Amino acid sequence: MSRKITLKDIAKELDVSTSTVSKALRGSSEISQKTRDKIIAFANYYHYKPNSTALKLQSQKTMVIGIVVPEIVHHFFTKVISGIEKVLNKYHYNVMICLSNESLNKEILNINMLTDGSVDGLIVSIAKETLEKNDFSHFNEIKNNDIPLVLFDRISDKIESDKVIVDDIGGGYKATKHLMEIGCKNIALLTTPSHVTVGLEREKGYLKALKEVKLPSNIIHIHENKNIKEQIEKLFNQSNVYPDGIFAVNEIYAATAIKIARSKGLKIPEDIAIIGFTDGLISKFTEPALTTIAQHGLTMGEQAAELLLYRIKDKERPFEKKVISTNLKIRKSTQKK
Amino acid sequence: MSRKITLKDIAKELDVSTSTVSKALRGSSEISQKTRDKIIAFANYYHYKPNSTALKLQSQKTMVIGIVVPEIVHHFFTKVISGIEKVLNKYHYNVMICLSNESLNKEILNINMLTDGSVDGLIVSIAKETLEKNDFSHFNEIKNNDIPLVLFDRISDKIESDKVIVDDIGGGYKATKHLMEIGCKNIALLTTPSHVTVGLEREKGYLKALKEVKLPSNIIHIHENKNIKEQIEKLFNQSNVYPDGIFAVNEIYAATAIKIARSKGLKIPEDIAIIGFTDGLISKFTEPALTTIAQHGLTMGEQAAELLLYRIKDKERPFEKKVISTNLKIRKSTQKK
DNA sequence: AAAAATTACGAAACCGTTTTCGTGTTGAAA
DNA sequence: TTTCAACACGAAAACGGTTTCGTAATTTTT
Repeated sequence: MSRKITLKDIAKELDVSTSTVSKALRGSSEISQKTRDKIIAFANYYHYKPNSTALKLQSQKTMVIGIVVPEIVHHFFTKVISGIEKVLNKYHYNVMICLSNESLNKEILNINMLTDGSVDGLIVSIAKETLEKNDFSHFNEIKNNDIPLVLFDRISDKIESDKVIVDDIGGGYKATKHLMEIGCKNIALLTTPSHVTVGLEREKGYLKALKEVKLPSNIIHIHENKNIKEQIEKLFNQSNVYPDGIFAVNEIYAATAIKIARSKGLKIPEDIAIIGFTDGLISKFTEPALTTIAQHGLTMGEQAAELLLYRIKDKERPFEKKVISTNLKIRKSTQKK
Repeated sequence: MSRKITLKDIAKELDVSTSTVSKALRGSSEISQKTRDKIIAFANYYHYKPNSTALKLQSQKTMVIGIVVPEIVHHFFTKVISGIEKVLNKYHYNVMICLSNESLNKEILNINMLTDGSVDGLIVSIAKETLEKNDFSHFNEIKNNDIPLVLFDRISDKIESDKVIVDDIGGGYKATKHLMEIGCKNIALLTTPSHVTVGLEREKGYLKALKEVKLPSNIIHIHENKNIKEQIEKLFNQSNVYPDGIFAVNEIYAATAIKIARSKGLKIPEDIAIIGFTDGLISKFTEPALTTIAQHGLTMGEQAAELLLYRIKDKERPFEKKVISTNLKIRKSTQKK
């Protein structure tokens, strides 16, 4: 109920100046013990708390970091955000999260808004539409306002900044290699449209592994606006080859593939082995449980936050690109007896 | 690179006063067309953007809403957050998200920090530890600073505020009733410790349904610090009764129960039917797919945001408690042929 | 041509802090 | 008793804007 109390209020009430109050509350020895105690007691009684906006204006620091992600209803992104939060919190930063919903326009809006001085730094993962349209001009706004920026996961070479990515090529390679090692000869890839950088990179790893032993490739690009299940189903309707292994670049594709394969009466992994690139929860609960290439979203977030903190401290340091390596988490979907 | 430019810079450069610049940029007719154009051109050229902190201090509004949730790596919470974001964004509010990690201390820290004037309102879901210790004194801080507050999902009667909850009792009732309708006689409940309000409410619904037809109850409280799987397994080791139906208050418990039941060679739903209370993604991918009571997290978020906006506009309105009704989403895990 | 109204702008206060720089009082040293 | 530090505090500037009010200069009205 009590209207918010300010320094000025305290000063007036106690008949001292605002400077005295300010100093007293910050424990300055400039103020006598007596006055200090009186002021502190009064302030506590009325639950005085310095106005953070005034503090920010004064210190020219907001202690807030903006995060722009394509969506939040996505296990990987929440993991990354948790990682970011974890380290940022240690240094008393707060996070302001904006969702681009994979839309270029929303991303532009978010970035324009965040570069108005409300944050001390930005961590962003680029929206699909942005990548597709290849339009990154809004990132100039960040550069113009010279706000520290770290890009993660969905990045672009067109933007100069610190970056954190997972070793998508290596992961794709590992996944494919693993399928080969358990005897797969016709390995299909379920991936995104190629403007999504991470999908493309994983594809590179996949192709690299295949090329080494001259196995044929079989790539299906899934478009998210169309029915995912139907698109994956095509894999099983191909007349020429029948895959005995599937590498899916994300959890949904992989889990859907498992569902479909089972509905076709295929045994996993005997008839067809499946592996997914993901950090998610679904993998543990599919039947059989899904073997995955773990992305380490948490680590990614931590590293992104650290890079940002470094840059805030030193704007002149050279840009850094961190690569988080993946690892293979073997579960039943590739474990032949 | 270019250092941030301020009103004062423009004023000095163009040899006018800051008031003139401010007015010109806000399109005031008080300033002549000529001067206005000149100022606007100059401002655009140098990418001038008013400092948001200064604006906030001046307007005494931050246009930021704080959200405190137990964790973000949780489908339900991300859904709610998306809902909040959706409506808040429409009104040009931004969100600042803080994680309590289910810890009372962290929650206190978050709330203390957010009540320093950095936000115009707060939306929170209470941490488990807070509920367990039954200590809500930190919410007084919110009241003292008279910041609008909306509680969602995990609430407490001890806190006066607007609230949004799902119809947990009704949902628990629906779930249990559904199991009864497909012929289950021994329905077990997998739930949280009883200090978690939502678990307790769902239990109430469960008991209500059982009581109506005098079926026996069989409740297992799962403790999160212990191994979940082992605790659920006990259900199948009970000497006296063997359940033919399981109602789990969340997705993980339900999906784990499915895994365990299958490993025991039970057929789902013939031998044992399973239903979960959740909005999550896992349900679609378990084998068989899990029947659920849908929570409508998105709706919840939207309503929470709307309630908050109402209160910001009118601090005197009576507190409101919205109840989001659930609905039954039947999948294979309860669909006997 | 004098009076009134309009135009176009600047000065200053204000939002809530912190911080630098004085300055009047004391108490101690000379 | 005079001189000088030390002490305890206040005035004012600063952070970056907005806004109210005042006022010269110009234009319109009479």
